[in-house]
Amino acid sequence: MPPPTASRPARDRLLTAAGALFYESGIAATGVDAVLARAGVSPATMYAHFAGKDGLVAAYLEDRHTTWRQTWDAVLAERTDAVDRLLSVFDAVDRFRGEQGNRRGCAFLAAATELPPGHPGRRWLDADSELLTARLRELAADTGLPDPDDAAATLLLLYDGALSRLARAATTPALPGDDPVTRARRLAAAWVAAHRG
Amino acid sequence: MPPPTASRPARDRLLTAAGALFYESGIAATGVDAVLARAGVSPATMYAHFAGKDGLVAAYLEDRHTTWRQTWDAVLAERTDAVDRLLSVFDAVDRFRGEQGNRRGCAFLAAATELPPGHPGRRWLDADSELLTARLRELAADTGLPDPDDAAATLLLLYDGALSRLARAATTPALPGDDPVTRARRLAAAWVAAHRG
DNA sequence: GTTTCACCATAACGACCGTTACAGTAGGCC
DNA sequence: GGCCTACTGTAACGGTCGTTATGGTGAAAC
Repeated sequence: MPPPTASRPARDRLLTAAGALFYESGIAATGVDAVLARAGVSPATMYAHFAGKDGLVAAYLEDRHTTWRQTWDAVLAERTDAVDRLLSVFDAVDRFRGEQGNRRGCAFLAAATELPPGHPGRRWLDADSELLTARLRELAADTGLPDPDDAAATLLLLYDGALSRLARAATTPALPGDDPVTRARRLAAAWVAAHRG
Repeated sequence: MPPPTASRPARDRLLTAAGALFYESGIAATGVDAVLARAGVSPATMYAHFAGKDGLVAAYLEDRHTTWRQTWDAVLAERTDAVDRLLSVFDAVDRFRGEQGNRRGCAFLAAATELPPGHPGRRWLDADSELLTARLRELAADTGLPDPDDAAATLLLLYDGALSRLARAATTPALPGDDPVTRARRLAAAWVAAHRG
């Protein structure tokens, strides 16, 4: 939680601008000047709020992670059936990309290839992976699937495939097939139906 | 095709060094100096062979694309059964990553997020996508699958999922499940078996 | 033996980028 | 009023990176 009387406007504007630019143009490709110009913030103010560009990147990823988790929580709260709860990842992706303008796929997937090994933002990439695996394994166990680890691995494969395909569709137009997320959900549903005891 | 009496050593050394460094550390993260030092080549020689760093990147991607296509061709030549031929993508990935030291997933997937829209290397990313979709659609039609486009889209989803998962495993250790490629192949085989007329 | 060609080593330039410093301003609080 | 806080605007520094220029080496060609 930020300090109680922290100035909201500048920090929020920076985070919003960084979120849009980092996601759309890539983290390494967008300079600090572009973020400052879009946010209407002076350099000194930014360096008073964040620990350099790396700190801003980490805050951007933390924000994405929190928003994504909340979106998934909201979807999960609406589902009661065990299978629906297991497949809610794909519904959450759909809702998440509807709320935000997500036409470049998973921000964490792109960040994973851009950030160097010691970067502070990598913490949130790991947090994202851990959240996904832990929840999917737990939800798979609730479904009564015989091997929750195996189910989680399969779901993760389809999940990453959908997001990766989404990223490719952003630059290479006219790819065959319908929406990758709905296709992944359909495949996951069939797999669950075939493996339920 | 290069000029007939082109000097092999320097150009090849550059391409080898660039291939290792670009793949391992990322394209944007590795400077020209690192490639020159690894190849033992002076700057002037490099700029005589390639059109700047962008040209070197494009040549690197072209080399990867050619090698990948040849690897797939070799695997395909050994298969006679239609289903085996359709699933040969995953075997080719296995062989490709055995020949090269591929522990960071698909080079094209990483390049797709790094290269800016107008980069000359994007041509080979598109060529890679086109090769995959065209071949999978054709092989799916040979298998007798009712909807080759649908089959190609499913196979592509699993293919991208496996490579994307491979990329994540490079930085985030201890992910659940066995090898993503063999898992993707297993899922693809089950899907084909279920949808064959 | 001289020409030629591919190549090496070093240095320098110019641009960009992340970062910091400095001076100045609007608004809330006592 | 005076003070403090959060902020703006501009400018500059230091480093990195891609690129180019210059001079020189070795070996093959004729």
